[in-house]
Amino acid sequence: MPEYEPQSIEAKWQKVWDEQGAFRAVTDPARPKYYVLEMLPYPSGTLHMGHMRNYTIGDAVARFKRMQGFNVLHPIGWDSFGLPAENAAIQRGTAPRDWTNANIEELKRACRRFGFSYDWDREISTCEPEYYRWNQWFFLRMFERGLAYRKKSKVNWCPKCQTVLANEQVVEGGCWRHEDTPVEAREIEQWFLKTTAYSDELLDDIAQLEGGWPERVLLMQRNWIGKSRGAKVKFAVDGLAGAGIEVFTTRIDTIYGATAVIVAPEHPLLAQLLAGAEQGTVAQLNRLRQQSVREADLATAEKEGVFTGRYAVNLFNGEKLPIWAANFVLLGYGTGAVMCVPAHDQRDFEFCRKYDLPVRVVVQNPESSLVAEEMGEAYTDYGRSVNSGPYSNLSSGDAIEKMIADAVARGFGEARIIFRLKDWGISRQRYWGTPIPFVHCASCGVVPVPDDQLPVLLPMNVQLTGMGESPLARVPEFVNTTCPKCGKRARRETDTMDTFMDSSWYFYRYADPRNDKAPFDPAVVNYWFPIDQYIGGIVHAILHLMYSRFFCKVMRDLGLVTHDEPVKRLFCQGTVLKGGTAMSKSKGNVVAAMEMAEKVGCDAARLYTLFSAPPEKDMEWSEKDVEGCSRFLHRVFRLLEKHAGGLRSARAAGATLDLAAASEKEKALLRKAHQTLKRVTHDLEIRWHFNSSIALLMELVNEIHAAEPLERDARPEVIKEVFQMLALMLAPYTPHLSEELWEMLGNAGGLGKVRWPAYSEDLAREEQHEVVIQVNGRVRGRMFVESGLGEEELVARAIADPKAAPFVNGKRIVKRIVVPDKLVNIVVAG
RNA sequence: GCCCGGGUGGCGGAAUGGCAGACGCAGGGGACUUAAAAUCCCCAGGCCCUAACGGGCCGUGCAGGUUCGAGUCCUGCCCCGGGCACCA
Repeated sequence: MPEYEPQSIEAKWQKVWDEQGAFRAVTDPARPKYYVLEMLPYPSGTLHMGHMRNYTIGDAVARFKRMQGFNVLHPIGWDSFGLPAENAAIQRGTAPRDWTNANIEELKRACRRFGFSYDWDREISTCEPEYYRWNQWFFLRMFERGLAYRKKSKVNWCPKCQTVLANEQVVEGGCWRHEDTPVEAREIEQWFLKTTAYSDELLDDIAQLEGGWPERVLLMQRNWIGKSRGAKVKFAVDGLAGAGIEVFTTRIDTIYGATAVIVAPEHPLLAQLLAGAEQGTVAQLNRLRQQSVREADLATAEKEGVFTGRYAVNLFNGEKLPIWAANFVLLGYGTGAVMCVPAHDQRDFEFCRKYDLPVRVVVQNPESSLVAEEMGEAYTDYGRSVNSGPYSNLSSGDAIEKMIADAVARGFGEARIIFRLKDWGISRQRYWGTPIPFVHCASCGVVPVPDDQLPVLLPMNVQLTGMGESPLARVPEFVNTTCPKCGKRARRETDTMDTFMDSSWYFYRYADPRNDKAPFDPAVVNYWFPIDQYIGGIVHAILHLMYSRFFCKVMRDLGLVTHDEPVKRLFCQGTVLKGGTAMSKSKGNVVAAMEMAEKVGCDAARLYTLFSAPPEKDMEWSEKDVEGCSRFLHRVFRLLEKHAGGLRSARAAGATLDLAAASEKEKALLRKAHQTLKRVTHDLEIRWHFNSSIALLMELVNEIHAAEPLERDARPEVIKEVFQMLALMLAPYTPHLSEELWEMLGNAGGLGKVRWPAYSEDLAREEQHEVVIQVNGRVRGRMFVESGLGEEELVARAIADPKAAPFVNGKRIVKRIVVPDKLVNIVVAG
């Protein structure tokens, strides 16, 4: 008897699929489309089961949707620019391009070995000029619309390497290559994309994603955009006529409690404020400016400030307040300055306690129990204004309204909405990325490269040392050029783009991947978009998805697409762990994908990946459990192999079955099969609980086993029907085995055109149900009753049940709860 | 620090507010075998009562609450994981 040999079966069917071009997507407006996409993978070189989970989920969905008759687009490509290639070059001297392409080959080999149903004709790689020229093209379009601009901003600077470091290259405040060198902050001129031009829309359109995206991702996006309503208020500067400091506050009602004004260490007014100040003050300020750029570091760093020696004037009451500069005030948020109200803001409270600034209560709690000297933390709730001049005794809400109105009338304030969202800093002082298509000309300034000169090619054979400014700056044949405007000698921009640029629009390119006239043909994109199902890690819940949404809106305003949002449904899968932590090369806990395929076959590896946990949860990889799944597939193969010979010539019962003439065993088999089909379909299509649907298939197989010998009381057409349903239900999970089983059962032509089986309510119907009898919510008995029995009858039988009766007899029945076919609960008193 | 998520047997997990632990792994017992592997069948949350059949009580991170009924809903807490704008 032939054995299940996954390796040969898998090779056999992959060859057939290749020859048939089985997964090639053809743009065809006459057919309903389904675009399913897994997030663009970074080809990192160590290919483990953590990566494969994402593709396995996507492939199950793609295959299921094809079986439902959809025209499925399921593409793949490579996020092939980025820091690791450059780090490898610095550390091992490999050329980024060679290193990257070798990794891509390996990843591609694994994807093919796993039989993922990608349309390989649409493969893209973002480091190829055919792709990144369109990054440049989009960048120029944004520049034309005022959405790309330059400004100074902070980077991590290693004074030893004389180079800019990524956050990842900063190890506990030091440089990754020599950790004893502290990293400094340095301000340089960089390119930004104006994501904030779409703040309101990015926030409002989240409503369109409701229901299709995980609620937690939408929440994170909302928080990230961080819309807050408040007021901008000007403080005069004592002794500097005409100068003013504008602060943003959501709690203008606490302004009488302000005991200082604090500006960011980089605040432009500081130059004026500190003119003639002591050297010590300037030195302290410079130290503050050196602090880390990272929000997490800022938030946990001890609050530090410097008194400027100057005073601001609160224009509500003329009070003079010291002006400080402090590390917890951010230049990029609001106006870069705050009023410091220690009694009612926790950060201000901590700052004032440290520097002995006064605390003054101006909002009382309902008990009126707040006393400044006794406070252990700020009181940040709303309450009743006190010590606030004419605004005393108002509720916080009323005070805010009245004070804004008065500030507007007196000309020193206004209502203001601000966002936490920042513009997207896109410059990288690195080699392995898309060159920014601009030229610096001594006479014309910053000049865009004309479209017909795109792409600006990234030069190859560049020596990477990890030292000095942007690597491209040391490639004369790249840097030296002529100004497109005046023709004089000019210098190319040597920064490259953030790789998030690549991944913000790549899914549009899949629709029309070989277009050399435009990023894509809008008509083709409008057929395939929006993406019906996007699948990826929760790690991308904010940045990648926010940038992609921004890009979509820019494209829409450029007239390239007609939709507002690129992704209709989003699914975030969990991480694959080994030994409690995410698989990674550096931790040495990877389970290599190719090894799994060789050991148990890709079908078993895929099945286990889906069976082990619901897809959104993290899963711990267990070698033993993989074997369990492999065992199940062997069991299924043996079961069908045993019967296939006798069934090959039979015709499956399908809709032609006469239920009245069916034997009890036939009915039982069909009932179980159709009950399974109903729940498997629901778990696969609606709930995305692949694990429980696989459990159901295991139950079905167990039940078929228990019904052996099958032939005794069941006709071949019924057995064949049930086996075919089993093969088809397995197909999204174990496509190779399903093809083989389908063929074993005597079907020619493969599964390519075969539809998902049709569910029959009649065949699935149970004749009897077990009903639980509860008394006061506790299980006291159970009974078998015919399906669909009425409530009265159910209650009557429950009360008469010998086990339940003693708990009811002699007591007053207060309430009866009946769940038909399931449960009766008798509530008794006393 | 801020934002988001998660805690159910020995383990992975199952359960539209309705029998907690389906299915699988590991474990125990049996069949087959000269033997082992493979395969097939059975048992299996904890504690207690019973010779046994059976039966009782407890149990979903902790403490409360809503409900006839809570793993599921609400409030507070504890622990663990992810993100925080130059890793992708």
